[in-house]
Amino acid sequence: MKQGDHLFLVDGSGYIFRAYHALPPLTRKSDGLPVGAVAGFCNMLWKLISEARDTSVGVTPTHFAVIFDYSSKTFRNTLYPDYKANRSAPPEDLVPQFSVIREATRAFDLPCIEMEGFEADDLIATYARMAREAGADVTVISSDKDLMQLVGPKVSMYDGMKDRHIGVAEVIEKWGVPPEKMIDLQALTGDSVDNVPGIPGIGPKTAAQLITEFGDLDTLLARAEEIPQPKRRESIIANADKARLSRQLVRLSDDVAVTEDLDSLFLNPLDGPKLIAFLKAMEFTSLTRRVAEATHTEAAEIAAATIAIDSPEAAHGPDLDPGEAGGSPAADGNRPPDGGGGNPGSVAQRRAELAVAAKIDTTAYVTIRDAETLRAWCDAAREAGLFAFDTETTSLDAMQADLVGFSLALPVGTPEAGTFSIRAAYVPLAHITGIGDLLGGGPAEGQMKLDAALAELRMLLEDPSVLKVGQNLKYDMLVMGRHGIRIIGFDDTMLLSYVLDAGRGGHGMDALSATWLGHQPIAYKDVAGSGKGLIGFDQVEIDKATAYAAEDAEVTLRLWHVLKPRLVADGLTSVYERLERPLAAVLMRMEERGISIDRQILSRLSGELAQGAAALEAEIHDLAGESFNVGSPKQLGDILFGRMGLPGGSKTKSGQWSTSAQVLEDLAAAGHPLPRKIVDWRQLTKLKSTYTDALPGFIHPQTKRVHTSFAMAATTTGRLSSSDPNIQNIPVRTAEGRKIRTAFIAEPGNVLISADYSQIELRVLAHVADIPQLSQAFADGIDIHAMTASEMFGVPVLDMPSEVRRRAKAINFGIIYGISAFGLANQLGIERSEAGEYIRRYFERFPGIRDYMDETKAQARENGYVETIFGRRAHYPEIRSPNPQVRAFNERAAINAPIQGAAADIIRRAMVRMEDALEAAGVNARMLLQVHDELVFETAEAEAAKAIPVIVSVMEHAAMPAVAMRVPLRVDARSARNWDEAH
DNA sequence: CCTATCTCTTA
DNA sequence: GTAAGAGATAGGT
Repeated sequence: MKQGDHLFLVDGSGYIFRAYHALPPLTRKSDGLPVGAVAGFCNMLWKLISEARDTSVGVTPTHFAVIFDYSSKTFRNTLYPDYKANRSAPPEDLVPQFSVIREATRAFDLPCIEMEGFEADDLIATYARMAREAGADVTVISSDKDLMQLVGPKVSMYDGMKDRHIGVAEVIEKWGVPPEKMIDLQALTGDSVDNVPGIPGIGPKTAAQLITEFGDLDTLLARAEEIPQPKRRESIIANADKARLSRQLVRLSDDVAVTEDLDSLFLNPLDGPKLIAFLKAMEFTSLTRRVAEATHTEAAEIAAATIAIDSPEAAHGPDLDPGEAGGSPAADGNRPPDGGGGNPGSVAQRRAELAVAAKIDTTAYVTIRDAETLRAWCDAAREAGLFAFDTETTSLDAMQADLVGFSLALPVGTPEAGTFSIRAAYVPLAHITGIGDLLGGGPAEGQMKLDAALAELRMLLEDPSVLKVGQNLKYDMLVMGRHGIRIIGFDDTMLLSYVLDAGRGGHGMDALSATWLGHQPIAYKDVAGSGKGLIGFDQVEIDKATAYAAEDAEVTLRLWHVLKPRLVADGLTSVYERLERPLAAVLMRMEERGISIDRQILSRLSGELAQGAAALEAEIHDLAGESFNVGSPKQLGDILFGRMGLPGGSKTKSGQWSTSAQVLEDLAAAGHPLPRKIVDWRQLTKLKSTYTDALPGFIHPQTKRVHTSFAMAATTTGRLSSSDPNIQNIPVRTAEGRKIRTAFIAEPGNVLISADYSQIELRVLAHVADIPQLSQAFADGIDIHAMTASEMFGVPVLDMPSEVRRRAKAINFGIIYGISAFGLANQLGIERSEAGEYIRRYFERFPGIRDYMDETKAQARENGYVETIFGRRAHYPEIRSPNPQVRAFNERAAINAPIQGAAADIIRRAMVRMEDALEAAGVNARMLLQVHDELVFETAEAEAAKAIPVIVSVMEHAAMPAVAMRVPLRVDARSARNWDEAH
């Protein structure tokens, strides 16, 4: 920086508060995120950068920085503990805007400066001095009197909201003293806002008069006796110390050891597209237009950015004390419906309150039976910008479900006007009547034509500017997808709840409604029956269906109003927007594709298994001396431990003899022939019943493929689960079991590709606990279990006995699982004392792991939750249980969750990026399955070689750029005709 | 008919 | 020692 340059220093924190109070409240239309201060801030920055010369500043900046307060605690608190003590917490709808404003600053490509222990004013003073000394001019964008002490020949201030230049003359005019006397003046007057004491009875006018008369504070205090007014004189003499302290408090530090040098504040030309992407995300339409014009950018071609409102990379929570950040930390499970970090006072919060307060009236719903009415509802939904949507079908299985009708719920009015409410309607499409009577039934009266209704609905569902709110929308996306309609632009209340409250209870609509709305919706079984009396939804009377379906939509919309503001308040927006919401559409397509299964292979296997099991059963009955149900653990226990008198190992918690594989193996090892046969019989019958016999039943009648269902909100850690059928527990460990996998095949001319992460959880552990030996071993590609064994037992890696490596491997897994001597002893079949010794030695070699475990436990205990490196939270409300067993269990789970969860986050990120990456590479490979650390694809045989490097690259780089791992991720991938050979 | 228990499969 | 889902049996409703 040199003479002639001009540095603009924006007092960001000061501006935020001023903009918040001066401007009318404004919220992002699509989700109610409060953005009033953000809007004011962006407008100010834009004005400064683009037209400063035309304002009373009169110059164009060459250098620019925005300065923020870091936290409310600074060095001034050590001088005077009560400094700023009477300052109340920022308004709750301003809180989430702090991080957005930092995002805004970055979108403008401006340096965003803050420093722990210092106020923005100190940093401004420091940079102003540095620039002054370099010969440059400085304009401080603020109207705060605390900064006026900086004003001088080279430094002035500018009040952007009033377009007013503040120089030496203006300071004298306003305060009656020149800028360099402002410190003394403030020392006398004090500041009630910042709780600076000053001298009681002395205001700005008197202070200016005194300073002018005596010259400075020290002279005044020394000659206080000369003051003629008795009251004033006594007060100054009595409070001289307070004045001196106050002077220290108001004097700005201009010698902070700042990290950014002046040259790094150089003002670069605007990055139009980057800024526009941000402004679009904020939905600031007129500023978007102005920026587009000025930067000659085609705004329509730029997608709205994903705003990381509190991304893990910047998650220290500036400006906030932890206790103020988002309501109570809520360590324990039971929260009142209005707890957990809402924003009282904001528009969003008003809506949330109203969403809870008004009673739900299921008789007020409308049944839409004609095109005109539906059109009117759809127009109203477009006008509102959001609505809740729910489909009603004939089956829980989305791939088999036929659409019967759909419901809508819309917000009406505004909370400001006190008229906010929700109206909801149901559109019956395929209800039938008269089933069971002799005429055979037919379509019910008063329903719209399916095509006409879907044409109208399509306009809404495919319009990205209208937010669709649903509960488990993946289901509705599958159903609508089968009618050729894509749902674009949505929020899912189930996923919102999952991101906010994983571990605190279920995320189904009934549970959410009970927790947040205190309302119990009509139960499905009350409209469609259950068990033998279960009827399809198409047979439900339309009036009943309307009450049920419209209520679901209304409840969903109310839940959204409660949950969405919490997302912002808790800083979980980026987890939701990057890890959850986009994955729903990806999983939908995977489920839709399904995987091909060879019936013949399974049928042949089933026959072989039946034969083998029958032969074993005969031998078992023979050895037992009587016929009994081998599959009954109770009968088996009676025979083994009662009649045959074998030594019983352990009991189950209900007091039965355990007949677990472990117990039976022990008996077999002791020389008894029967238990081994039982173990073998169990393996065969397990494979037969769970896999070879059950899987063909899942083959879809039309697609001839098997379509699993992935649950996104089932686990506490962030993993997916799979059901109907569960494809995440298809056997692989034994040769017999692996035969099941040969039945999972590619279509003719195609192959399956299996790509799996190598040791992902240990790599995550090496990263989060920062263990140098582990990281080095992974970087060098060394056998990690052998390395562990070598470190622990001093055995060379070369020619290591397999037993030694096995033990180290068990310990490595144990560590991930929150190790206990009891568990490790069980796993290895050794004494608990020996296992304890192993653990002790392990921690001695890898002390960082013990630190990680202790820190994680402490964090869980303190907050009630733990976090992955990507910001996902897992709650453990029972971590403080007085029951030591419960507590220990929760501690182990809490230790495991950041590891398992980060691995789950990584593969989620890979999945979200995968389809675009494959398409960009020009490869037609379809992602079919996810098995925690493995992805399975199907592609034309000729394309496999091209697909594999793309898949591997996406997976290996999935953590970037959010997290730069200290450890490389490795992926193995292979293609083959069936899953067994590909894996 | 529904739910709990036990066992077994996976990462 | 972590995280899941499913099948068979047994017992209560």
